[in-house]
Amino acid sequence: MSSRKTLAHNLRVLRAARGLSQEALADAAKVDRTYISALERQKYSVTIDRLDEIAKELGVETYVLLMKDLPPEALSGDRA
Amino acid sequence: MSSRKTLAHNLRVLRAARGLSQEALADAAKVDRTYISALERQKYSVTIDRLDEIAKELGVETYVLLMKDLPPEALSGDRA
DNA sequence: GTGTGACTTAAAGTCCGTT
DNA sequence: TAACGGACTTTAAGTCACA
Repeated sequence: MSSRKTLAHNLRVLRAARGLSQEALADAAKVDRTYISALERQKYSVTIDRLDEIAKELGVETYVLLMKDLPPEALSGDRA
Repeated sequence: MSSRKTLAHNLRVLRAARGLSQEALADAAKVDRTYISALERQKYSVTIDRLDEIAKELGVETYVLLMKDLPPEALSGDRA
């Protein structure tokens, strides 16, 4: 399982869990709307600097975005 | 704490735990010898494709490289 | 609200060296 | 063995128009 694929999946799941559109997340993370779309389609290999920004907006630690099995507290949105 | 900094630290710790030089790890992960050095000095924002390759050679899951507190089994080299 | 192609420019990543 | 620089190539970053 590549990290591109894991990330794509987790972005979709976490975004849905928070009721955010690609556009809403993009705005919050200060990136283009089509960029989030590209990541969810595994278009390229994101850098950890971008991951940090996106993770922050989703309220999770950066490494969580690369976990195959998301911890329940990530889904619920708890930042503990 | 940025992921660059966390990664730099973890690379040094895991490399030492396995007795690998920067060059040996670079060769195994099929990246340039100067690149591992650069990552440990936080010069670049690594992409997740490279992280996957490096993690594989260190015997850990990719996300572990971005954890502030490495799990003990990562240090011991267990791939469980 | 999302997928996609075309495009430009910033940065990742390589390869040569020296200290 | 590792830090570091310079020149180079490849790819991510970022934006747009349109479906």
